[in-house]
Amino acid sequence: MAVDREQVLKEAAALLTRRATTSMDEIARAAGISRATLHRHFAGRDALIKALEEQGIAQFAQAVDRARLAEGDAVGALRRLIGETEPHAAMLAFLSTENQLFEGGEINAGWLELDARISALFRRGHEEGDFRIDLSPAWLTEALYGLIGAGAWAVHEGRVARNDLNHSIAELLLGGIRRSMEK
Amino acid sequence: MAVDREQVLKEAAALLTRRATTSMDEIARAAGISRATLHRHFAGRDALIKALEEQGIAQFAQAVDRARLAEGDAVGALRRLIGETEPHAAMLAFLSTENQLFEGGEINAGWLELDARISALFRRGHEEGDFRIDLSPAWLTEALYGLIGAGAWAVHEGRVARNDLNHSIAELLLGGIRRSMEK
Amino acid sequence: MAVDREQVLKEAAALLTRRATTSMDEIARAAGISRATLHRHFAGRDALIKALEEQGIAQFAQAVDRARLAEGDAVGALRRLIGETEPHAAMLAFLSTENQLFEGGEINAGWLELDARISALFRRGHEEGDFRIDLSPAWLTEALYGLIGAGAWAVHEGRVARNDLNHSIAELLLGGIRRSMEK
Amino acid sequence: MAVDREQVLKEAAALLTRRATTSMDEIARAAGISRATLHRHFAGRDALIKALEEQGIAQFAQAVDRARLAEGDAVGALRRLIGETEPHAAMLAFLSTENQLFEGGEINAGWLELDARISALFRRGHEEGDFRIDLSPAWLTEALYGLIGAGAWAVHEGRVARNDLNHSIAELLLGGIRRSMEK
DNA sequence: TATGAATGAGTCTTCATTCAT
DNA sequence: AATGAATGAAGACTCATTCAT
Repeated sequence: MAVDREQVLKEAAALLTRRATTSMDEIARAAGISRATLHRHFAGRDALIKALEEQGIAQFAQAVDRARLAEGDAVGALRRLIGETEPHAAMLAFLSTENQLFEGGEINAGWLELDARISALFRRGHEEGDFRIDLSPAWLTEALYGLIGAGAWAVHEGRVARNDLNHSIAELLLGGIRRSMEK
Repeated sequence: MAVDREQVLKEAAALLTRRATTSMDEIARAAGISRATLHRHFAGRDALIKALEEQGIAQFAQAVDRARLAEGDAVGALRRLIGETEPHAAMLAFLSTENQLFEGGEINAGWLELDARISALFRRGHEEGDFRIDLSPAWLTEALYGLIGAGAWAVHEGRVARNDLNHSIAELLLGGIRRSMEK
Repeated sequence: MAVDREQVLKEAAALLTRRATTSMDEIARAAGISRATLHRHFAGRDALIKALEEQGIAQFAQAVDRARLAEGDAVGALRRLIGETEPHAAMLAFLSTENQLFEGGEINAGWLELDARISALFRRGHEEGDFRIDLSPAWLTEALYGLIGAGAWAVHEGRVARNDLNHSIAELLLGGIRRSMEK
Repeated sequence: MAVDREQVLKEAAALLTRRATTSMDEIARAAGISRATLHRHFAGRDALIKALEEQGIAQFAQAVDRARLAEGDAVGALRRLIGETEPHAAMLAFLSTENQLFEGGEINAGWLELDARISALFRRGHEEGDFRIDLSPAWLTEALYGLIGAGAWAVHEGRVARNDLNHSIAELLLGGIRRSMEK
């Protein structure tokens, strides 16, 4: 019976990632509580979204921390990043979608920082000669989000096995980014 | 003054692909007609979304046709596909997220066909030895959608120049898919 | 193609008698013309209703005239009245329903006059000793309308044969009204 | 404050039986609740009408039960039926006119049963020699409804005293049905 | 604390009516 | 004269939120 904040957030993330217009009622029902109780946990819809966002950013930040982006070469760091991030793929997809939706509002500071850290990794890859220089860090960052989101969806739809996801994303991204040894 | 269905659909697409909750009133105003007239053109919100969906799929189908996926080698075909598809990126993103395309169990038949044609291209690339075989056609198809969506967003946000988009997506994707000549 | 006022009124009567909320669109379609044309024939919904009412009252008035209520004994006069009125039963039902609906508005003068003429017949029946005096003229008038309406419906539903209607109404009403010869 | 379904239905019945186009807003206000709350009690207008229909039929069924149609002679049974039914006259009129009771092909089963029970009473009257055989049970049933409706209206308009209504209907109907002792 | 009940605000939808051709 | 197109006004419906228990 005791459904705590975490549980609710988890359900909300799953639903809102799929459809940003999911109603409070649907979220409450999915979490097994009443609408009124949902409102007691979170002051309102905006507060729920915000909490979700913050939780997601926190999770993502931890994943990025664990990936130790500054250590070793950029290729290894990117592999670690994908490995750590992939479990949170759905949440990450939600975050990037949300940011798209909140065109007007300011973007969360924590998110901007993560964005910057990931961009920095790609920049390091450029500088150290590991990554092609014709693909900008900004684009590679977006592409990473896009591939992770696509991967989460593909798994959800049963088109890709969960165990293959890490490999699928990393190989696709790295294969492209890695300066090919051709010639 | 004569605002026809096409005009209205175009405006609706522009608005709804940016914000799925755009109201009928906003759409009507953007199209320069009254809400009642909008309802004369499309029986209701659902009908409008459906029409949009069909138009989008039709546009996408034409783009795929123009790409002549069966001609030449798979690499060239994929480049053409990206080139032709990229202008419809926003619509593609809309189709694959906020609408009922994948809901209610009934996936649009036209969409399934397109999906199949694109998968076939990746399969051809495998068979002809151009693409890595450890990345499945299904995954590559999803990844393509993901990258196109990410690209549209990156352009929208000013992180990638519109003129670079085609190159950015194609190089990233192909670089990864192409069997590297390393060693 | 040339659908004239009469035709339209006839269709409108048929529909509105059945359901007072029938829309202008339904009426127009039933009459085989466009909504706009319907509005050219009749200034608006109220005007249509009014025209219908007036036509109905005119028809009813002619029927009452033909019944020569003042001639012969009251029983014969009532038989004639029913005989003449019955073909217009649906319209009569519409009229009494309409008057019920227009609680606020004033009742049509023509209708009041007809009401008065019919009441007078029942009063004559009382005075001449043909009708029971415990049933007031006002009630008998309402009862006559009620039975004619019920008869129209019963015929429409196939529960009474059109040819039996006249007899069914007259016998039921007269059998009751006629001072019984019992004792 | 606690306005329950029953209360709401009662108000709705009062309003809708007088004017079939009464808006949800008016009904809600009459019941002392908001439109939204009205929609919580009844999923929509159709649901409200349907509930009303069912309640009306249930009330009418109880009245018919109380009349014990099978007991005593048919004349007494019919008198009891009129006495019990008359208080529900407005609802009866509503049921038989403005609603979907007879539309969409699906006549309410409960209603059909009541119709059958009343018809059976008239048939018994025929078989036991109390009622004229030239007036069919089906017609007499319709006539009964018509007279009750006319009576309700006559009372509403002040043309018949409420206390006289029972007598007025019963005498008119029975006087006609009863095999006259004439000759 | 948890929730059924209630609701204000806002959106969707329909209708009678008008207008331009 | 007839009609397809357009619309303001009004009603139906939904949602996030609050309240009383």
